[in-house]
Amino acid sequence: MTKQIPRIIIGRLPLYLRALNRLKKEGYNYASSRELGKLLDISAAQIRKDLSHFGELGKRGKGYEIEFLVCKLNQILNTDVIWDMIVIGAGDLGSGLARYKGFADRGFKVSSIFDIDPDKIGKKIGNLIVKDIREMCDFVAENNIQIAVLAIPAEDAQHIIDDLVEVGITSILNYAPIYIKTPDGVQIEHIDPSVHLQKLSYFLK
Amino acid sequence: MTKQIPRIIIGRLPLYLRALNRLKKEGYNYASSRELGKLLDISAAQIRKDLSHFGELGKRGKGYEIEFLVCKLNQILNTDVIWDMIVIGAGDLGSGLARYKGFADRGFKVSSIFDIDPDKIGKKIGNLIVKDIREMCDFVAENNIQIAVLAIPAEDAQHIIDDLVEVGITSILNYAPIYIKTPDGVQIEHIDPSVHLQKLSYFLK
DNA sequence: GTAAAATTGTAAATATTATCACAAACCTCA
DNA sequence: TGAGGTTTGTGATAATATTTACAATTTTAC
Repeated sequence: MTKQIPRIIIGRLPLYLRALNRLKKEGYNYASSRELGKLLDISAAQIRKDLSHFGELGKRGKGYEIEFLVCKLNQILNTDVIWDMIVIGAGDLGSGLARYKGFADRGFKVSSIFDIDPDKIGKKIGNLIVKDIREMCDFVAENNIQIAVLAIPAEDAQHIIDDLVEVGITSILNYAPIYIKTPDGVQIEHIDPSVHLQKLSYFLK
Repeated sequence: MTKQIPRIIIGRLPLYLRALNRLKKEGYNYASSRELGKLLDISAAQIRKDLSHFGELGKRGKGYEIEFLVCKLNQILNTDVIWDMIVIGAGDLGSGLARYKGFADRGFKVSSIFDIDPDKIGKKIGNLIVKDIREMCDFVAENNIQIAVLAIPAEDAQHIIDDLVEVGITSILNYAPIYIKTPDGVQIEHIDPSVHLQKLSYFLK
């Protein structure tokens, strides 16, 4: 690659992809940056500039061919294949994620779920059986899993991640309400609903 | 307020607050911007600059008094009170949110949950009973609810939001994988795990 | 009490991100 | 075929955000 693409741009690509897939399902074949922008509250210029980092993907006078751009964005985001993930933690959140239908057409699949609680181990969740967390590292290594989703209490998160990184995990979606240190090259995204809510409550009253 | 605080700064305050509460629980009384920064992978200067927007909150030579700063941040974020929220959608995600223990000490409380599915209405989730979505608007109006959490399919999200805004909702945490238009003054935050995962998968392979 | 060490708050400099504006290319339709 | 309307791709410009650097202040150690 000639130049590193800023992370903030990468962060918008999934939004473009999501909107394009919606338009495709509604029967559209082309989308202009203006239409797309209106749908996402993002300026048309921004969308064009973002996409221009990956080549000349549009057609002047016409817009972007949806089918083609969806393909291209999937290639860029590496979601033209299905990635196996593991979920750690079989509480409400972990179970919900394991059963979630929305991953399949976005490039992901929960291939196993682990917990430390003997009461949960062996239970069936969707079409998965909760495995003992002691099997986690072997499973990751043997199946070349690269993505882990963390749905466990904050206090356990750091040492679980340390173990996971050791055996090959390079991408983490962290639901534990805590910042986690990872070595260079390991990517992590955080989801904490309370953090989002506090961003909202700032504007209240 | 003399000047509008940028949203990006507001977005970091909950992270500071979360880290400070952790340090407090661990028995610390003071935290310097350097320590805090190390804990969050944010530069010390950035933390100082962010906080300086709200007055001189630190002590030179010593750092920030945790107790005081926690108080102050809660005031700023309006989480020195508990906000009642409603959850829309009693599927896996909605149920999980209704049972989630982590809201209480962050300033929020799920006060009711609604669904459209007759099989779910009347069911008990935690200490809540799932209500008919037709009661939603009246409930919001009568109880002056300002925050709604959306855990329903993408295709229903926009019209539910339109209804909610009509009766007084001003803050929305949206789990539906779709961008939703809201009038000025209504704040919205989006959580879509697939979007986060795609940000991660960009770096894979 | 004093000197050295630590830490804040902030002005200035730098870096990053977003918008503007328009030529070039393409489409539409008579 | 050609004129008028669209839309992209992209330099130039503007706006935002982050880092640097350091004076001012306080703490700590002796």
